[in-house]
This record gives sequence, structure tokens and C-alpha cells, in this order.
Amino acid sequence: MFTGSHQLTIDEKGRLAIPARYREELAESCRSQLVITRGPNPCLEIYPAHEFLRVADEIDLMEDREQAELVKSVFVGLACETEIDKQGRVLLPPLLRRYARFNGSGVLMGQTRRFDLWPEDAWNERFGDGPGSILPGIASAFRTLKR
Amino acid sequence: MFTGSHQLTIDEKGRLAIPARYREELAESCRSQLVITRGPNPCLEIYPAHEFLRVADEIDLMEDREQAELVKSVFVGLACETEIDKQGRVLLPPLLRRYARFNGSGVLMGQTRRFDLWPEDAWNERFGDGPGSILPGIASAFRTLKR
DNA sequence: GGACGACTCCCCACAATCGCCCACTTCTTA
DNA sequence: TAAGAAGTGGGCGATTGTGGGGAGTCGTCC
Repeated sequence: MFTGSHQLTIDEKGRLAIPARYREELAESCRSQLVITRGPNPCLEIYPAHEFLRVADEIDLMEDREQAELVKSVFVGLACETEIDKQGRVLLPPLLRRYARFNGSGVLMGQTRRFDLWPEDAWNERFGDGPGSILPGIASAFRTLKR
Repeated sequence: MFTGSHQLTIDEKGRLAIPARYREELAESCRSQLVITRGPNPCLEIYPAHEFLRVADEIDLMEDREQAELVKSVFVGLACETEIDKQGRVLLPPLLRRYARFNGSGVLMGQTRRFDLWPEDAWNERFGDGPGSILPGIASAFRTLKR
């Protein structure tokens, strides 16, 4: 299970270093094979290869075929299969780099079965305490939880 | 399974280079025999030859014969059989080149069993984060997935 | 039947990019 | 404070993408 946020840099070649604490788990679970793609949020989603395939299969089972086709065109059509190199880094392909302008700094968030990669300023806005934060909007939902 | 988007150029001779990572797979699966045709979207669709035949057969099995006839007239009638040359490129036939104005730059998208070839500006509009994007419309469908 | 032009296919060359390696810096821990 | 691990930047060779030249083929027109 992937958890936690890590601030990291995307260098000029578009490379990003996977935090060391995940590398061993990823080497075992998917032999370091990752898929980078888009989802509904303005960030990139990073899946272990087998998880990506599972979600793709789940899309095929959706009842609304028109929606399924559109979702799949994004999820599969924008996906990039890649591998963690010997330095523990992955290369973001040029077209995905353009999304949400990764100009140097990003935040990698563990999201249970995948990672989300946010541009740092967008992440600050969404998860910070400013006016764009999602925190106020989820307070009541939070309170339905037994915690 | 074909995935991912690649920005590429269609040169003045109407040639387009298949990204190297797909060439080996295409050489094995269909001996580099491709079929280029139209589908429902304003882009060209590129199939391995056997996949094209499978879809054509599927059209023959449609219950609504009137629709089947129309679909087949486009799918088969506009199709062009071609082959990847020794430089890894395919030639777009003149009639198909005119579709959707391929004026130099395009985006090739892997779509599981086929490729879609979009003019770059149309691709940006559809899959970008601007006003014409399909992303907002499929966000809720995305969120029904366990991912 | 020959000349011409359009088109296709193949080869070569150059430039950009990728992937790999190395080295330096920073941080943590003993 | 030293040693090791992790993060970061850059160099370099191999590969890939791209443009252009040229030979061969086909069809058309004179």
C-alpha cells in the first residue's frame, strides 16, 4: 500500500527519482515496470504495470460503452509504459511532461495502489490551507467516519 | 497492447515513422502489414492487418443490416493496406492524408489493438486541459473505477 | 514505341533524444 | 565526524527521428 507525499524534482531531462522506500517493493511486485498516465485530476498517475492492466480490464467491463470508450482512450491512449532505471529514476515522456507544466518541482503522493504526481504549486493549492483547498469541502464526509 | 501517445511528423512525402518501440511487435504479429482507415472520430485508425480483418468480420455480424452496410462502406471502403518499410515508416495515401489536414505534425496514440493518428492541434484540443477537452466529461465515469 | 512525369521504395546523413554511467552533494546514522 | 545511503546533475555513446537524394516502376501522353 502506497502512502505519503514526497516533494521531488523533475530534472531538465524529464527524469524523476522514485523515493528509495518504494523501490524495493516495486522491484518485487512488478519488476520495476510502471505505467504513467492521466486520470480525472490535473496530475499524472503512476501505476505498477499489473495494476494498470487491472484497471484497463475494469474499464472494459463498464456498462456504458460510450463512456467506457472515452475513458479508455484517455487511460490507455495517454499511458506510457516505462521502467525504473538503475539509478531509481523514471523518464516522463515529452507529451505527458507538458500536462500541468512540470517545471522542476513536483509532489509524489502514494494513493494506495498507485501514485499521483502533482506539479508542486497545484499540490500546494489543493492540499494546503488556502482558498483553493479541498479540505473544507470534505470535512462533513470525514465526520461520517468512525476514527 | 498498444499504449501511449507520440508526437511525430508527417513529412512532405506523406511518410510517418512508426515509433521504434512498436516496430518489433508489429513485425512479429502481422509481418509489418498494416491497414489505415477511418473510424467514428476525426482521426485515422491504423490496424495490424489481422485486427482489421477481425473488425470487418464483426461488422458482418451486426444485427442492424442498414447500419452495418454504412459502417462497412466507410471502414472497408476508405481502408488502405500498407506495409512498414525498412526504415520503419509507412506512407499515408493521398486521399487519407487530406482527412483532418495532416499539415506536418500529428500524434500517434496506442489504443489497445489499434493506433489512432490525430492532427496535432485536434489532439491538443481533445486530450489537453483546455475548453474542448473530453476530460471533464468522463471524470465521474473514471471515479467509478477501483484504482 | 519512346519520352516524360508522378510516385514509391531504398539508402544515406545529420540532429535530437534516450539510456546508461559516473561523480558530486546532501542527509542520516552510528 | 566519518561512512553510507539517497538525491541530483551532467557527460557520452547508441539509438531514433527526420529530411533529402536517387534509382526503379508505372502510367500517360505525344
